[in-house]
Amino acid sequence: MASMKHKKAEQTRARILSAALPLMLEGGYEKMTMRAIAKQAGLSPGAAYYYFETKEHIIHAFYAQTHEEHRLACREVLDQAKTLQDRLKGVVQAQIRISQPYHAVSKALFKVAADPNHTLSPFSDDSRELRHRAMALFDEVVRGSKTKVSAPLADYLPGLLWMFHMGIVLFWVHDSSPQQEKTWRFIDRTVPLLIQLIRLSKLPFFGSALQAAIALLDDFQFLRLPAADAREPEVENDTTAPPLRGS
Amino acid sequence: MASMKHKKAEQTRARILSAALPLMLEGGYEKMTMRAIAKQAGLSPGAAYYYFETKEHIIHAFYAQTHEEHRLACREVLDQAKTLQDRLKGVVQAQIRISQPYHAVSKALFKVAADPNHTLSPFSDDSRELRHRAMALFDEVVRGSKTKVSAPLADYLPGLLWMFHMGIVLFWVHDSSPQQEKTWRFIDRTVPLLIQLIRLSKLPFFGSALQAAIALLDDFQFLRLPAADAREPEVENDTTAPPLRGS
DNA sequence: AAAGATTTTTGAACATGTTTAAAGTACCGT
DNA sequence: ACGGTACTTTAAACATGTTCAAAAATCTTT
Repeated sequence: MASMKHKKAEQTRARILSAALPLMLEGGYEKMTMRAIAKQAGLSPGAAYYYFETKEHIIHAFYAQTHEEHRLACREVLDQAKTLQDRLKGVVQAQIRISQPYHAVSKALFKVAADPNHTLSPFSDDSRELRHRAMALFDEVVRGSKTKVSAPLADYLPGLLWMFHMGIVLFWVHDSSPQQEKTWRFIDRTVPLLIQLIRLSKLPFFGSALQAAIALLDDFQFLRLPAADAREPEVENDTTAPPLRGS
Repeated sequence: MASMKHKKAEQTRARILSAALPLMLEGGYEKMTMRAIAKQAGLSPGAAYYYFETKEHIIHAFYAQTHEEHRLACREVLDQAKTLQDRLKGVVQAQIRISQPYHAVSKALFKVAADPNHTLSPFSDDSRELRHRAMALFDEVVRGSKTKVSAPLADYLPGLLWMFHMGIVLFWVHDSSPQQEKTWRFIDRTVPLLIQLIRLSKLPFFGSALQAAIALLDDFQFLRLPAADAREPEVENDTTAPPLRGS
């Protein structure tokens, strides 16, 4: 097990990732074989498995990396934009901008993500930490804006916005228009719609329907953002995987 | 290539499927190895590949089979129920009822389905026929009801209902509550909500928002149901795969 | 029924993800 | 420096999805 007491371990881990990414970019998921990665990193295949439980865990590490990039890019947005609409749009656009270089490859990423079965799905328990970190971003989107949200919705709004965000990414993955321009237009169109919906939800008019809709969400526990003090502490540039097998 | 000029071919195909399903039910997707299937069917592994391009194509055949079952079960519903709500709920419930025996296994099914990359995803070109057949069902749901739907929405409603239906299935796949009771409750709650939303959409109040929302859907071409006369003719109990490799 | 063409089956081979026992290396306390 | 402990690496092996050239079976034509 890679306990990293000896710091060389972390380097090796990073080396494997650095070896894997170009292979992925060149030949896609299939061509990125464990043997090729190992050779490129100057290791035997078995060693790679010492650091990554599975080939797909390498993908997951990429996922975590771009998530960090995204968080960084969001700081800027969240410091500037004041309205809920601008903040939301900014955060979502940042994600797409960050991911652009990897578009050709992201289908493989999403393949892992979309599989409900899989430990590495964003909805799974194993991805909880990453998910919560992403949801915290949307919590900040809401809190930092002047828009007030009524209590029952407020609890779920970060989770809902995260889901919206996942929807955008899903769209983007499928989007084969040049430069993924359709995705940008899609964002421009859906964000205002969503904001409007949130506004409308305040009208007493919607009371009963909203109530019903929110009651539904109780069946989606993973959408709940735990209280800030109960969350895992933020780690500096943590692209580290969970403990490896056997530990 | 399996041209099926000799009718024995179809039998063999069926035999492979019959051999595969129990293996799937017992040990899940992983344990259902091609070698095991072949042995069970009394063939060599290579022969199995003569009939199914890929292991996942076998899964797709299951998918097509339950779809046929579903269509059958829907006839009953669609002959009886008159209101839009009852018809929609009936069709969705039928799907869940049909799929119940396969719940343990459906994650593997959905794994294939959810992968955007994959030829066999319900959103892909290769699945168009199956998808259109499913959407036609929802077209019938709407047409057979007394509810009138305004023109711009009407074009997309079957596709939207199909997506709703896919959402329910997604929920069901994840639902590990006993007997999947959460799914049934989920249906009971979401269907009325959806119906209400359709009703509301008629209010002039919603004009602009609806217009914007519908404009969005132009980017989802796969949601469009082609005109009835342009559709592939219905085939009796067709669980057949598309032409095999090389042809 | 024989020859020819087409469809089906085989069995071995290949590439890849993954496991594992054993060997190698670094660190730590004495 | 030594010995022990924990960490890292290796090479070979395994199971599985898949391919393929050749053989066998079946059908068609003469």
